[in-house]
Amino acid sequence: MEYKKTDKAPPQGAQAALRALRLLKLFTPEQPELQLAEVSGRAGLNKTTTHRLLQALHSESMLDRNASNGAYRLGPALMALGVQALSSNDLRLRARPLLKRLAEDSGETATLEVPIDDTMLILDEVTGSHFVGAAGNVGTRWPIHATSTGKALIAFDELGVDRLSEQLASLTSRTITNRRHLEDQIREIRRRGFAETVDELEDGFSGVAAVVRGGTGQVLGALSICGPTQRLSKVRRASLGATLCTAAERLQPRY
Amino acid sequence: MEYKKTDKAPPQGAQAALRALRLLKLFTPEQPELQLAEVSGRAGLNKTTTHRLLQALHSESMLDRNASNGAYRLGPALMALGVQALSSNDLRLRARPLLKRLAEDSGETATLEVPIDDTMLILDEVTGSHFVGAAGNVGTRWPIHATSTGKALIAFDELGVDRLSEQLASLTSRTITNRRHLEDQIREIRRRGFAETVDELEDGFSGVAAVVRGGTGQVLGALSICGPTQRLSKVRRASLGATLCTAAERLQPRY
DNA sequence: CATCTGCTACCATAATATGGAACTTGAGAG
DNA sequence: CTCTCAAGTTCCATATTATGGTAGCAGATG
Repeated sequence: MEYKKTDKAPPQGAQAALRALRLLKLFTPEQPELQLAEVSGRAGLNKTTTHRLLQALHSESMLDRNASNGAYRLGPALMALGVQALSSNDLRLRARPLLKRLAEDSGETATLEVPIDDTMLILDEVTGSHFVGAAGNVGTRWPIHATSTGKALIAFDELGVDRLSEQLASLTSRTITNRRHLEDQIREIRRRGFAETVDELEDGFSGVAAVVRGGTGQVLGALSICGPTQRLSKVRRASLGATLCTAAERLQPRY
Repeated sequence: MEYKKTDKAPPQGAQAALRALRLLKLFTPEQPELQLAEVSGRAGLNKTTTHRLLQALHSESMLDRNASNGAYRLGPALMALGVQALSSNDLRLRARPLLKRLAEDSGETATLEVPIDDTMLILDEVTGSHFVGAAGNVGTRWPIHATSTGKALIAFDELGVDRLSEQLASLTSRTITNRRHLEDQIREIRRRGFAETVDELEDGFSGVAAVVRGGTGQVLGALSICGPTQRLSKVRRASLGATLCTAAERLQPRY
């Protein structure tokens, strides 16, 4: 059984545990309920093995079952852990006042995002004063290559483009799906310090982002400001980019 | 497809997976960060084994590490899964309008709770019109024996008092810590259909609850109305109890 | 500088997970 | 009403995989 490309660490001797955890990730917002056969198919595991792992997950309340058809879905234990994870995340706590400030000054929505697998997860969000704009997306995830935060991340962190999935999914006509093209952009991002997306994630939606670093300089995630493309001209994006870089630096602990 | 008495089936052949999942539950709001040694101690596992499992959890982003001291804490993957679990829970969706109604009519806070291990998890909450009252507790958990919802649950579900932990923790001077005493109350609850707590969870805080059942009659969780003891006299509790029973029944799917 | 504590790597052992085959149940068709 | 099929569950011999002792490291502490 070969492990996928090294996402983080290549752990050995925990196959069963890893498999169980990966099963959880098969439950997406698009496919919130899965039957045994579907799970086993997607995971590429034997039906028996899958069944055993699902049972374990179920017995710990990580999964729930639909009483009528026996399908599995994410369970209450995850809700509890998720909420707790959010509230015990100190980056999030420290970033909160900054996000507020950014949203207030710009009038747009400000977010804090961190990488997870090949996506960016919205850790926190403060909506701007405009009515039109992103809202209520904490916990959702977007492909790295189609977000400003994601591009900032791969431009500056150690893993770089290795974080990307094999195929770069196309979400709009302007999404970058060509690796070469993306790498050009990354060089540009490194040069000026911030990243931007224009209509690449969603039509009419743009964003600017800068990476957030930890005490030892390691990249933890990214801050962004985003809103309707109409309001985010090239000039304005540049100005917001600079603001974000300053804000992100202020977030880095100094020893 | 009937899974009877052993709600928490004892799955075999998934030891490693189970252990990994249990490790996650060691991270409580009181102890959001744990070092390897602490985890291994609390879990009663060998240090090496624990280390391997933690690595696996970390590699899947279920755990994060504090860069300065290497301590583990709940990670971003759980935030994503948690939010998703909340949004894909149909009981929660269906209960929402009812909770609103209950909160509006009573002026107090209404909650939907489900059991997990030996606690009740607040799945959803609508705060009442009064300023004083519970708020912002979705995702938190309380001991079964000290909550109205918990007592309703063990009075009506199959597992019953088996859900309780060995020792009944004392949270206030009025918390029930004597099993005999608790069983008397349970009989009373069965008789009248709803449960109540008065100053048992927190001084000056009371609640009333009724169980919610699924399509086949199995107990899924409980609805409650709670607020300051001052406002919840015995008479009022009885009236709210009846209201809750009706509301809970309306939530049960009919085939 | 010496010592300690807590984390990680190594590796032989046996306990544990694995998956094939068989059984059960429920649904749908004939 | 019976037959067939699909999906879930149980059983069990096998060897793969997890286990935990010991040892090595690195960063904190005195």
